[in-house]
Amino acid sequence: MSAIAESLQPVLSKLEKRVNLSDEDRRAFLNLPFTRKDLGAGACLTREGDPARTCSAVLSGFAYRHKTIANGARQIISVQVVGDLLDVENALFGTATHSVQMMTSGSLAVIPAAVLEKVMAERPALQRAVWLSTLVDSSVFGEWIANVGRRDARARISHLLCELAVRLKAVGLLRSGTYDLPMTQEQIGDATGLTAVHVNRTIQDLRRSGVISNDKRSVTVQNWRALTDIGGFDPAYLHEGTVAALS
Amino acid sequence: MSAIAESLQPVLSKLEKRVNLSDEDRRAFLNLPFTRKDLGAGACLTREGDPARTCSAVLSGFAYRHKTIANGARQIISVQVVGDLLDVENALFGTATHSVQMMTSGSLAVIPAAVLEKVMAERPALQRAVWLSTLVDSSVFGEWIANVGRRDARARISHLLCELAVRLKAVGLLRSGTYDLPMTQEQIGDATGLTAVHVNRTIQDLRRSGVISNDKRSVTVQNWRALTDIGGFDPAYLHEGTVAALS
DNA sequence: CGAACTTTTGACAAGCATCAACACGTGTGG
DNA sequence: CCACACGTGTTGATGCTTGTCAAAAGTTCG
Repeated sequence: MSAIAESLQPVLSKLEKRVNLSDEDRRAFLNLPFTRKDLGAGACLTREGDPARTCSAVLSGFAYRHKTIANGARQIISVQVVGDLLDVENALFGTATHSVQMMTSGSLAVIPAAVLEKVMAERPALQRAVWLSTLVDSSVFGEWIANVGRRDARARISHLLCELAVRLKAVGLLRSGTYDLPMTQEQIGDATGLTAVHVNRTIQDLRRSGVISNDKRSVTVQNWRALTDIGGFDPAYLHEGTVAALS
Repeated sequence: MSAIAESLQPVLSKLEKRVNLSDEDRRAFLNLPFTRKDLGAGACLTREGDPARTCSAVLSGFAYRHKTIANGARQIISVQVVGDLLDVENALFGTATHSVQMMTSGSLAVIPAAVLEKVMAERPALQRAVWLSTLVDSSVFGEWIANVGRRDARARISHLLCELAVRLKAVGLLRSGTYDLPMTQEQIGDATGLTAVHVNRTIQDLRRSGVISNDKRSVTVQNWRALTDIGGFDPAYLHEGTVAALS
């Protein structure tokens, strides 16, 4: 059911940054049968606790993963951008331990877990590539634990903004320090372990300090050095290879 | 350089809970050449930022991974027990994004990354098994983000105690609700994003409520139901298959 | 037996949450 | 096309959870 216009190429490109693949591996990956799903903002792809037998890749738009806490609070555990694989954990174990939801409207490539597993079993190099991509995910999780656990509000938000800047730059979605940030302040709070009100005040503070500016749905980094200093941001954990300074 | 008395069997057993392996896969894993390293409590195995070309497995004792924040604070991102693979991310990427340190004295099996990678490339099923184990790790990270981000002190600590109870039970280190907990209150604080002082007060509170009791280096769960309620603990994220009630 | 670490306690401060209200923009249905 | 509901951003007042600082008591180990 591969779409005509769209392909898994952006996902493959990302994988190939870290692993050398043969032409056959490439072909095998690009030939993975997938269903394209166009979703509106807020659409829920997977719900925590439900069975999950598919894995997806983001073709356009933003998605995020989150968990619901007993008291009703919500924690966003990752933000996924174009080219990111999504939900590999859920798919391989068969049960979702977190929900997956669209942050903006966009489209996903949905791949049945069985198909993915078959190809992975046949092509060790491909399996390694996807494995590494999940390890990067894991590394980002580790950084988020530290972010939420040991940084104050200014630092948490700055760190999140830095991470998104670098990741979006890697997929060409950053232009002269500006990028789309389709997160509401409530979502930023859910990602950083803060309340929307406090996020609001902290962002105002960052604006007043001249570190960033932002309108409705985008952010401009006015002073990258200051932002990374405040956030204690070191991009090593993203394992993107050589990450140059923000241009 | 395989030790005579000890082997990677506990690690393999853990892997085999989730994946079917052939005899050849088993043999290949058990024949992985490793160096046994006996370390004292507090010994540092890997330091954040250093090159890392080995991966380890815990043969005895407790280890932990942690990150250092710009302001000097520390965040523990995982606690590793017998049979856990350690540092796979560091090894595969070649640079450590977190430190690894012994929590108690104990011994590790240290495997060169190159060897591991070779065997993984040759044996897709084994690669898949190790991959899944890193995905479980990742799932635990996700839960920790939520723990630190959205739960209060009582819940955070209770959740940590629940997780350790379940994981230690899985490797036979829990006896009638009691298990070794070789963490200082400062380390518990570093794992939960709290200060040692507040950890102290919160644990006293849990003791007074009759939920747990603890002496120097061990914890006894007096009321499992209450502890899981307070912590909002659901073991699904550990992907241990059927996890029965605490016995 | 003393040094170093860990647990415990108290007083106080601060960061962030909570609650409540209002402003603003957007889309929708009457 | 306007009215209105709704989501989001903003502001203020207030309070609680947790952090900070400091010191004493208990513990471990050479």
